[in-house]
Amino acid sequence: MNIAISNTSDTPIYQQLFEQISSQIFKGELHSGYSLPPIRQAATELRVSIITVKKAWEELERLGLIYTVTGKGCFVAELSPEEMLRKRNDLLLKQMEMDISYYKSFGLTADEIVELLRKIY
Amino acid sequence: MNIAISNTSDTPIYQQLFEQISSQIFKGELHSGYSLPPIRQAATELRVSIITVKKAWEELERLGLIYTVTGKGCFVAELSPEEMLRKRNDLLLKQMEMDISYYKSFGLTADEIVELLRKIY
Amino acid sequence: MNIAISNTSDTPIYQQLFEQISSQIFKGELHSGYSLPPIRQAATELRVSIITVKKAWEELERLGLIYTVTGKGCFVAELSPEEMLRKRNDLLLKQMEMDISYYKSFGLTADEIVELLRKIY
Amino acid sequence: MNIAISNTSDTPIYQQLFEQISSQIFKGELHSGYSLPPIRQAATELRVSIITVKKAWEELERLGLIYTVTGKGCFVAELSPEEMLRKRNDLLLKQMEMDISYYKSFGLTADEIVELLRKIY
DNA sequence: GTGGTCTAGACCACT
DNA sequence: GTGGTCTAGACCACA
Repeated sequence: MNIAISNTSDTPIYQQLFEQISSQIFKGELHSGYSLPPIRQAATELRVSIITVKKAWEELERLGLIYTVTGKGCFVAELSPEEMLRKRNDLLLKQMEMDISYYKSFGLTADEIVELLRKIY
Repeated sequence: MNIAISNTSDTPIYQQLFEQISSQIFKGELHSGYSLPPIRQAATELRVSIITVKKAWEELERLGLIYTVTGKGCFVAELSPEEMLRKRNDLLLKQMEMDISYYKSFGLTADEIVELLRKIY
Repeated sequence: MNIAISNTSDTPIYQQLFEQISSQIFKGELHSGYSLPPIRQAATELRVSIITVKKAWEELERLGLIYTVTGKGCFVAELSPEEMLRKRNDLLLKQMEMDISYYKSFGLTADEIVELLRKIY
Repeated sequence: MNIAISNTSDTPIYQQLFEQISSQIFKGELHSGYSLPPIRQAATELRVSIITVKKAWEELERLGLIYTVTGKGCFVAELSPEEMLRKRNDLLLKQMEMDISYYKSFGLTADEIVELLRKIY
């Protein structure tokens, strides 16, 4: 597992953890059944609080991306490619809706947003 | 002036104020020299604290969209359309960078983001 | 009399009035016995409040630069060149002391302040 | 950290805080990474409101002199000596411009200002 | 325990 | 009456 945490970012750390791990699951970098490192170990390695790691793991579990076996650890859920894609798209759609409403509030049309996007990407 | 505040949103109230007013200035709905309502009156009408309004106004002033005359009130700044557009794009670019980095972290290409955008918009 | 008021400046208007008139007296542009315009007229011409003009006039009187003859108006005081210079220097010294303490608090030496000053002046 | 607040000064308290802390950062008395006291503790010790401290801290962050990590605290930013010097000079230049315009309004030349300065410093 | 936000109410300077 | 500053105390998110 390869995680990079930024303390100065204004995205909460647990959110950063969630995004990076979920992204790796979606990309297949973390395959089904993969055993996530124990919370305490992850916390130590990433130099963050156990509570923070726990919160990220909980978010992942709530989304059904991982599952916990008490006493054994946390594992990447076994999902069909279709389920995987659906969950990913749910996340992205939710985010995109929020983003669009922001740009819309400034009077931008879809074309203007796309133009802006291509300029930066 | 037409403002809608949501207390349940996770966007801070002062931020909501800032976005809505700046948006109205950019759209020309609030023209140069327009006198904003006194902060106390605005606070009463919007049912928020004076300080919350003040914080939004300060942010607007910092961006150069309004200016304050002590004892007189706050007024929409007199900006050329070019300056207006530049300030607006500064804001939007900053937002867009953050948004894109989110989608990128999920492995989306520019085309995929555009596709998603058009589907929802 | 030639006064320019800026509403956007963060120097209070009465202060701007005070500075410009005292400066003109010191420079001899307003000579001894010169009759200042009536407060109401000045307020109208400068588009500021009567109270604001009054406050500036009071400051000038407090410093002994003008004197009021009830029912007749305000006049530039009759001062010897030495008195004039002394009053001007009092003002400047007071200001300079405050300015220097600011620069000193950032660890600047006299030479560094001078260097900075010459670069800008 | 060594701060002295004057309640009688006409400089706002938050401004005093900002000047003293920024000055200490510029002088290197507060080194990179230094953890500023929690705003609540600072407020108690300095006998001012939390909000007043917060306002000063915000100003420091806006200038890039410190950064905030929610839940952890505020820290002195890690800047190269060059960046440090540039930020300091930005502040001083802004102040100097205002000061000079004051002296100019009294008809002083650069040499006269320097003379005055050396007499007092 | 840390900072982020919000409230209600106060006093002052400027107009 | 306007904004500028300050206070004391509260609740929430994050670590």
